[in-house]
Amino acid sequence: MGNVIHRGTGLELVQSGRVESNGVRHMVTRDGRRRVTITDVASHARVSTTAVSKVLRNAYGVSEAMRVKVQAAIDELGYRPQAAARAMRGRTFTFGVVLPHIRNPFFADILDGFDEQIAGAGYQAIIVQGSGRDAEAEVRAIDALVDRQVDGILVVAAVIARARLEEMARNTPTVVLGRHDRSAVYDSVLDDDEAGAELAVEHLIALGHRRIAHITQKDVGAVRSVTLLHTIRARTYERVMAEHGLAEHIALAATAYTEEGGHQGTCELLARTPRPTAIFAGADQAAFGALAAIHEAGLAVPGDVSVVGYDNARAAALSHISLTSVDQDGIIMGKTAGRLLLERIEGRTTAVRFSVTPTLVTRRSTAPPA
Amino acid sequence: MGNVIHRGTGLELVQSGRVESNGVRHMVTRDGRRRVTITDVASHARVSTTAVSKVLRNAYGVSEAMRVKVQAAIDELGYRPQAAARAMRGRTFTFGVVLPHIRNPFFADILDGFDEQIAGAGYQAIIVQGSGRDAEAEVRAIDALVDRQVDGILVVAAVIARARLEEMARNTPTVVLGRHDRSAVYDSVLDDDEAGAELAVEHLIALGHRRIAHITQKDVGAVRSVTLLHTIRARTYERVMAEHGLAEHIALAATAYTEEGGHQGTCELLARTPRPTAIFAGADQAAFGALAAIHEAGLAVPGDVSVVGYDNARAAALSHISLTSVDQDGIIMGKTAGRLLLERIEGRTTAVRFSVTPTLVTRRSTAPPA
DNA sequence: CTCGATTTGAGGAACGGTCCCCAATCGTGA
DNA sequence: TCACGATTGGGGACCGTTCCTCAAATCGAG
Repeated sequence: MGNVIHRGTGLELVQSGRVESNGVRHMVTRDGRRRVTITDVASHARVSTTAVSKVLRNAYGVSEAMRVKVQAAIDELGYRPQAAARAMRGRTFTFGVVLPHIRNPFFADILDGFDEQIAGAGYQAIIVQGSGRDAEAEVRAIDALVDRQVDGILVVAAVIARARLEEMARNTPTVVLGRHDRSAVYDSVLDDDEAGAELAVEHLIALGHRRIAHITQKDVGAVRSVTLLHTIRARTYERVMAEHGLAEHIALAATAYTEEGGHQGTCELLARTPRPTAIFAGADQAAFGALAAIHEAGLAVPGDVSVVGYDNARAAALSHISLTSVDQDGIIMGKTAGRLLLERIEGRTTAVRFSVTPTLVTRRSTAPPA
Repeated sequence: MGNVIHRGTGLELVQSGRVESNGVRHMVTRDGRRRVTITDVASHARVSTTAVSKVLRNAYGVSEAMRVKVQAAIDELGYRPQAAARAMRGRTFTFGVVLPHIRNPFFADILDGFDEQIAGAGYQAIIVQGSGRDAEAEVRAIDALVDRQVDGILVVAAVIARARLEEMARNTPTVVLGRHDRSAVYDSVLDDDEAGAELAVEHLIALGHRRIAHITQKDVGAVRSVTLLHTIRARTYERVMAEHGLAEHIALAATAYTEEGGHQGTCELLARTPRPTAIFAGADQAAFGALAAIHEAGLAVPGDVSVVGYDNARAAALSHISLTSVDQDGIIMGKTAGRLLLERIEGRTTAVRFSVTPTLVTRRSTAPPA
């Protein structure tokens, strides 16, 4: 009778995070416990993995008794399905959101609506930053989501070429938010920027302003910018001015929809002679920068210069700022985007276009010119 | 001789997004093209999948000639590895970031630093929202990341119990940002909130203020809140006040680090008699709300009430706001968090604690009391 | 009580990577 | 010339799911 010498514990932690034992390798948590898998649940409940899988997806062909038994095993073991393994075969129950950056509070509204809508259907949103308004970074962000097999993608304020969006949309359900091009393959959610810009400019004209300037965003990338929202707002500004015989007073500063951009653009505009009596900023962030620049120039709002923003961010309502702004309902836009993705997954193949109508919220940053 | 009837095209799109043909199923893009896999690259380059995999991970044991040949095939076919398949065996090259919400611009700084640091190492950050300061939502967000097998997790301003964080950290490299508890299993990145709060309160006292109030955040969840940053700031405020013999003037409003919270808290504080001559808000967002409330009450800043914030958000620097604020370097904090995660992956097992020292930026929202 | 239709559960083959082995080749020194 | 170590490339098992296929069990009608 030979002696059997036990070497090691039979359960050794190796560097790669796997346990080696009798030549069998398993994914383990780093503190040595194996992660609970569907097989564990199956054997614990004395059923097949198929049955467990069916219960998980509440698929057809499982009796109530089976459902209860399996659910008990799941709860007892604290089992959670691994998204990666699911992705290999089917859905990930994940939607991806591409934001240019997370600094704009308006995106937070969109996201809140989106989250609320999809959570009910068991989906999780993951966000990736497109790092500013750089087209290349946006492509990288989208690729990252495609690589992770998300079931749908929401792209906010995309700057990349439409062809690229369509290519993606042919493979993954896609909603594009805040772009005005019409596509047959992806869904669109947008604000009627033309109506919004009209509200802003008409409001200023009605107050008696004639020298009304506009702060817009500089174009980047090769996309036909006429489909981008900032271009629509700028074009509409020019059109409304012209319609009122104010074409000669059109004054544009192309910077960025940020505090810095608004500040810089306003400095440029105020340096002109005669200087404008009103500024329509394409976004609240830019309007805040404008307020600062006007203040720095020793001028008063609305006494010397009236200011209108766009987005109606929460800060616009604060009484020491009190910015007149165009309100678009970000929550609804986000909710709708979520609903459209869910519909696509349910099988819809025709493209849908959803537009919200903006309203003007007048506050103390606008008044008749002196 | 029987007739053979061909049914269908031999390449039929079925509902689940797979192609059925001779009993073989493949993942296909929805427009009918099969997604390029490592096998395609291998056969195109006339090598094994092993070789391709090695090139992808630039692993040991591949000649320069092989590398060039495989890389050419990869480029030619436009191959991209599927994260899900990698996750089944190895790394996902993905880090997860849990944010309470994306509305706070300070988080954007953290994220920018983090992204910059990890992008160089080939990692991608995905963000999930913890939906406000609700502990349950935070748990869901973390679970979502664990289910997706991220290689590391950055949790910002977590409110859940430390035990839960440690459980997660034992399985996935974890960095906790903005919490003051010491852990042996996860790394910490934080601002010296005690020093920061001291700077703020000492500044107001040095100006001659005695009735200094503080706006803090209401506690949620079961976590021992003494480790949370808002508690540290509040406790430090009380300590510094007491040290200067001003204990009787301690006045706290516990609302939230948001515009609404700051507004509401300030209304409460201003209603007291005698009313405070200075307010130290635990965050800039709250300070902005405070400025609005003071304005609404018909009072002037800093004439009647001085205000200090925390975070030094960009908006604080705008000259019409000009908020004195405590600056903490979010970019550095984010960068460091990224570095720490990468180090963990490289094998570090000892816990690290990294603290940035805040500075005070004085602006026109603070002045000696009238 | 028989027979066919309908449920229910199980077996097992993928999915697309990674990585443990091992085989083949090559270079070098004795 | 031969032995041997180092280098390079390939075979194939495996990760945790999903879902196709099929057998067994159950049921209802006649």
